Amino acid sequence: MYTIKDVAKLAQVSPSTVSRVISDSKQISDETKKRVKKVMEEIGYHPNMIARSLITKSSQTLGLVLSRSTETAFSSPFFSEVIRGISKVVQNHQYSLLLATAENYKEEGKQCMKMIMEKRVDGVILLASRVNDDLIEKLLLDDYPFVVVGRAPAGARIYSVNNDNIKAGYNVARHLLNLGHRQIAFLNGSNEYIFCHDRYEGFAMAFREFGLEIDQTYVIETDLQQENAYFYTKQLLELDRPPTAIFAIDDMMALGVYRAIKEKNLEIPDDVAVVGFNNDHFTSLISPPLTTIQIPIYEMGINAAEMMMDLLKGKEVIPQQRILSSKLIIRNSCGGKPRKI
Amino acid sequence: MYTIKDVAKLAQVSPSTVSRVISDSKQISDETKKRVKKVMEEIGYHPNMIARSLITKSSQTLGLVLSRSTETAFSSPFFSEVIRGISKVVQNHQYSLLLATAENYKEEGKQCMKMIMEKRVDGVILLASRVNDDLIEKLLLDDYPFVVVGRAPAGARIYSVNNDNIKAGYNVARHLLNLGHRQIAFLNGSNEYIFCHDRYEGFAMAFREFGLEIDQTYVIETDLQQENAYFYTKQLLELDRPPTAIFAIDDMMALGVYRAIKEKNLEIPDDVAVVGFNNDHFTSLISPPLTTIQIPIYEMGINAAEMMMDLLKGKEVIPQQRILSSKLIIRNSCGGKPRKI
DNA sequence: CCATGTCAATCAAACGTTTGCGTAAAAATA
DNA sequence: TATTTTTACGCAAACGTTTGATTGACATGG
Repeated sequence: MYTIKDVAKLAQVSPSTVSRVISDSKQISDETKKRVKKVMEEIGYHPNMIARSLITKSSQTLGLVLSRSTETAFSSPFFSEVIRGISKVVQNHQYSLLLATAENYKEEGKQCMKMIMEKRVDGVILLASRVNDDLIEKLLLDDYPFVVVGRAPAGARIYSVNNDNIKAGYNVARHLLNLGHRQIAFLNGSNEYIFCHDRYEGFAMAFREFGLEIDQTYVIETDLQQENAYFYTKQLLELDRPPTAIFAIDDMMALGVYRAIKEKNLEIPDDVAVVGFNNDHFTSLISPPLTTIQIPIYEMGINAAEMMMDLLKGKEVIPQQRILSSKLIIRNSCGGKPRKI
Repeated sequence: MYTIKDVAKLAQVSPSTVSRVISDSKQISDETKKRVKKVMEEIGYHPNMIARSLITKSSQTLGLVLSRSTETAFSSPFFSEVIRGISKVVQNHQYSLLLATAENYKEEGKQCMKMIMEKRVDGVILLASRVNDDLIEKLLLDDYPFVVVGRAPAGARIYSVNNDNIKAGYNVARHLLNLGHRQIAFLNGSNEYIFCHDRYEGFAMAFREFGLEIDQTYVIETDLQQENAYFYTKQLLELDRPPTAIFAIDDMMALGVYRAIKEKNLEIPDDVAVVGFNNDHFTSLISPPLTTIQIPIYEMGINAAEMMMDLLKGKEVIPQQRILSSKLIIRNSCGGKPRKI
């Protein structure tokens, strides 16, 4: 493989000159530039990024940390979408994307720190969702550039982009309450994840606004597995006063809910209304089409990556915490008309 | 940030000794090792991978090239799953994963070559699906280690892992033919992708076996967009002799097919049978549950990554071309009993 | 003619590792 | 004790770049 020295020799200049041609320095004459570039072209020279990184102390690479296990992470379209957004920006800036993957949360934190300590990346984007993410604290301690996708503790050097989970939870609850529902189940995810908290908080807000109490027998906390949604929905439907509506923390869970309801030969929305979250691609295609929340995942990725790039370029990043709005997509899983109470 | 020299100074040894401690060389006494390690621990030293790469000429990183545009790539669960498998192995080998992303195919090839020429990666895994992938030829020319996920041209230095698309296509067709269907539509993807070819080939094989001709009015080639599936299904159903069964090239397409059928107030499977491909998570949850093909995507990722690692380690890789078997998952979208002809 | 300035290119050090070779001291052997 | 072998470590070069300092050529102005 050719090095800068080979180019130099062939073009009859010094390596430094070649380097300056690459960086398009203006202290090189156009004539020389042309000659050097021609040589590079001819032999197919590409600068060795490793060597360059060593001296510039920049790897031109961003780390991407999925702080859920890879397994569950990728099963959700969320991650795909957000990666897509991030890729787009990263690519525009001629950066690369390094994935930190691991089996579990602890391991992932380690991988992330390793990437950083080993100087493989210039900054990291955290797809964080945990309540007490000690990774964030470590990064702060090291004064290392990072931005988190998801809700992060507010703080001076914390940059984050998130969707309005509280508002969204509120909107869902209000929608159902307006339709006359009072026995509304909330099929929550694990309380390890902030977004679950937030959606519940919004949910509760709406109840307060309506002057109503939440019946805790309808609030179920489980993990984000379809199977669990199925299982608990069946349980809910066995109650003496079964819920008339079920809010699932995400669309996958809603699928489980659908299955349980249909298995009981009940009708959606007539017997039970269902709302999901995420507007996954399949939601419009199941029957009945699912009422759900659409969040701008791709845009969140874009924003996160752009914040990161600005940070690295030393630009001022404003605002530090960005919240993108979601949208309630009303389909047929809740019925059209308000039911009477 | 600490360097090997700092450690050396603190441990009162030379940098070379520290380096040898890191690589656990046996020419260093246990006593010295202990002392040096203690120092590293204390100051939180991590070797700079960039510097190491420069001299060892190995970046301990694998490149991952999605040779579809990032956009469509990530919208399919296929990529998520295969990445999951790859990650798993890569992680076990203490390697990292670098993503090559781009807006389009051309750009992606460039990105890939760039990764390589710039020495960022030791090898690449190609999520290739194109018919004439010139990227493969370039890689061969450079004698660069790569393995492709998907069908690759057979060749001496070509390593690949794929699922048995031909067999799977055959199985689907046979299933439908056995059920008595004769007007079977094939909703194919773009002919740029090999897997589309292969599935069709298997499909055709079954027809030949049954001594039947394929009616080409039922064979439609489009791209892998749900919307197109919807559109063309509607067209198919308008025909004088509409198909009694539709084989969609993947599950997403099948969703579009479902929508079109339902919109026409036809029943699945009574009026039209449907088969998908991939066994996406939602297929068991739509109504009726979709008959589809399950492919071992995760395992394909595992295999691809393991082949790559073996290649890099100089191990013999056998077999060079691996084909993992798929499975026909029979649900309710084709009806139970053979229909009379 | 000398001093000064500009331009275009080179020199050489540096980045943080690894590793072949050299060498004292210790251990083994004669 | 003298010689050889082994052990444990250090020296210095190398990897392929970047970049501040330097140089030499040439032009400009006084």
